[in-house]
Amino acid sequence: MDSSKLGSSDRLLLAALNLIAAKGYNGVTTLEIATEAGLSEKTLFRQFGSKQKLLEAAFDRYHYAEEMKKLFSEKLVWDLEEDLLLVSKTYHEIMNRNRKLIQISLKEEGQLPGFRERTHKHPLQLLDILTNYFITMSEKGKMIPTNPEMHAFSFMMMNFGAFMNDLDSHKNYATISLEPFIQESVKIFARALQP
Amino acid sequence: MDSSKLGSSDRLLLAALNLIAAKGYNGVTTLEIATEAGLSEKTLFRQFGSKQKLLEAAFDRYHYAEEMKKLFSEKLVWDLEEDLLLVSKTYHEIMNRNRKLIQISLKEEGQLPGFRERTHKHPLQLLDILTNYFITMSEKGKMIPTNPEMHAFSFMMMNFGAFMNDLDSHKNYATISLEPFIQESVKIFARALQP
DNA sequence: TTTGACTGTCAGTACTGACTGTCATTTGGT
DNA sequence: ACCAAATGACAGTCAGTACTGACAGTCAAA
Repeated sequence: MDSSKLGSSDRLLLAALNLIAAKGYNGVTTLEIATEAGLSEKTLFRQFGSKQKLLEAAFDRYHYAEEMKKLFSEKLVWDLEEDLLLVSKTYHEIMNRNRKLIQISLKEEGQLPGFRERTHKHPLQLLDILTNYFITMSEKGKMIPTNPEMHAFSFMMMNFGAFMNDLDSHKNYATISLEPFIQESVKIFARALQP
Repeated sequence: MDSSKLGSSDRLLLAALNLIAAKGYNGVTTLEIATEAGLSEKTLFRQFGSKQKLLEAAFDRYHYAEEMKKLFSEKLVWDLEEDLLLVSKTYHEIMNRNRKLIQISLKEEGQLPGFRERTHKHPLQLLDILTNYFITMSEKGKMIPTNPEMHAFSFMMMNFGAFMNDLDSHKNYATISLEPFIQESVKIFARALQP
């Protein structure tokens, strides 16, 4: 979290992201944000005009948005366990990259409309990819053919749940860490879905 | 949400719960809450003294807290699929009953400490029960014996994810509803964990 | 040296929101 | 009808907070 050698506006954006994720939009003052960034409140307003625009700028700047469809069509090897592992890891990578943004969009949904959509666009895309993957796999006879959408949904929900549970720094179920969970949970689905 | 024939304090508690769940503690004014309850702001303060105490009272009043260990020891029939179905349904029942409370504890964690713990106490208890159930089941030879904790955790995370996804009124993945998900997801685990 | 971009300080404005006090009014029980 | 408790209407206090304006300092480029 050291932003000592960043430009002023980046320091402000980062400070805003961290503080708003922790205490909510209404729970943080512009003075607090500026102080955290090591700058004066005045500078904040000079750069961004308003508190709202500051948050929006932070979202725009730090929202990780990347197409991944092509990536997947190349990486999939049509082995159920291996591919599920790839999907799971990719999912957690995306979610972790956008961790703060997701925290904010959870707390502030209803007040800052549109934020939730943006943080969930890519996971949604992954669900789509996975469903189609399941359909193709069952056509190849490498998987049971029933309910591919629901199987994909269940898999994604499991990973979503694990991520959410982890969001506030591992408070609940502290004994279990992410890596072994990914490994084992993938095995469960690979075993259940094999023909 | 019609609270027309309730007492004043109950109307206030319900209004507070609904509004705070929707807009966050700092996003709602005492005037708003009182108006929503059809009462004057003055009455709110006469009854509860402060905004904080109002929220705490709402938590105490509406937090569904019930022991369930005995319940389970009676209801389990030692058939994997049937019992997983019971656990899953119980989980969603508890979570839905406390839906608003959970929404609040998510948004306000970090500001209102202790709330999160209370909403997660019972789900945590369920994880414990399920782990022990898996251990016993594998001793009976009705289940694969590896990693019972992780299997239980994966199952709970899947349900937690589905619930979280549903929290803001079915916005994402709108085509999928809860009941079929429960049925199918239970089948997945039953299939994966059978010996 | 001069200029311009950037930042800080400080005082101040406009508004919001939690909370109080006072007094009139309503309501429910006897 | 009468009383007491609950409620409302209204004005007001006080602290906080987003945001502005005026002015001054720093520093690098021209």
